Amino acid sequence: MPFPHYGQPRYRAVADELRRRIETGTIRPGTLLPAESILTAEFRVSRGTIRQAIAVLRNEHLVTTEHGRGTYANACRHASGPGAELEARERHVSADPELAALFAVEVGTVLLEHESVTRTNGTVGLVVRTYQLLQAEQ
Amino acid sequence: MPFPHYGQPRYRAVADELRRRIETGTIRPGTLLPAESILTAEFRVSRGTIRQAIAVLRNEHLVTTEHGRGTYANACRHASGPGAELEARERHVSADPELAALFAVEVGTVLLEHESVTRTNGTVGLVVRTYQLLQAEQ
DNA sequence: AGAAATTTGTCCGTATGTATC
DNA sequence: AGATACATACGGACAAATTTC
Repeated sequence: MPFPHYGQPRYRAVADELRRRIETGTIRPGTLLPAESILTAEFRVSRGTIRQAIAVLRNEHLVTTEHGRGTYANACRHASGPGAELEARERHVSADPELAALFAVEVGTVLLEHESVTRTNGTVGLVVRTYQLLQAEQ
Repeated sequence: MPFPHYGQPRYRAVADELRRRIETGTIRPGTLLPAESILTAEFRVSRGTIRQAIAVLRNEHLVTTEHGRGTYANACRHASGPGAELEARERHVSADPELAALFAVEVGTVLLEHESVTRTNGTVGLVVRTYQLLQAEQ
């Protein structure tokens, strides 16, 4: 079984298969993934390889791991259908006094605002807004 | 001699120390970090632990690794020179209607705001504000 | 309440493949 | 080609958090 890996690493192949199961609903959102020991037996790879594969999915925010509990499948957010919402947008806003002072411009000067929303399990966890001058020299 | 100090993983302690060296200029931007073998000898930990620590910094975009060559320190984005002011701060703010809708709370609910200012050549180039609920579960 | 089992987290040592100089 | 260094993979060990009995 320990084949040399030409081209694709094994942990990536495992990650691809697990991702497929989550996105197709074979592993449903909110449910636990099989334990590392189970996955080790199924894929015939070492525990480290399984953990590496899960780390890939965690980095993609597709799963969440809890110490002593297990790894949960999150709601996948890559639906490209009609219900897909925009998580980021840009718009022009007027500088409030604080922003005006920071940028050394007059209050009301138009700034470019970029807003991005990150959700965890469907609920908003963090909102990030960036502001910059329109004619950015950098 | 590998004494176990629990509470903080070793790879994290190594990452903290390396991050400190980069941010204080002990390791200058653009230069190569010491090789794994060197770090292994210095910190008295295994290669895997060193690699895990470097992965942390890579995830923070503090370093860049090139296959077969080494790991470079990137330019850190807050200068610590004598004229350096506080570029970041946290405070409590009341949710405006838009934020309230995003977080699904009532208008006026207290949120945690983190503001960070980046300057280029002394002038403000970008202001970043993040908002989150006070009881962060993450 | 407590002990045991389960599960993830960390760490070690080793081996081999692969890319760069 | 040789040296060096990163990437991948394995197996084992113990700790820590959680669940179950």
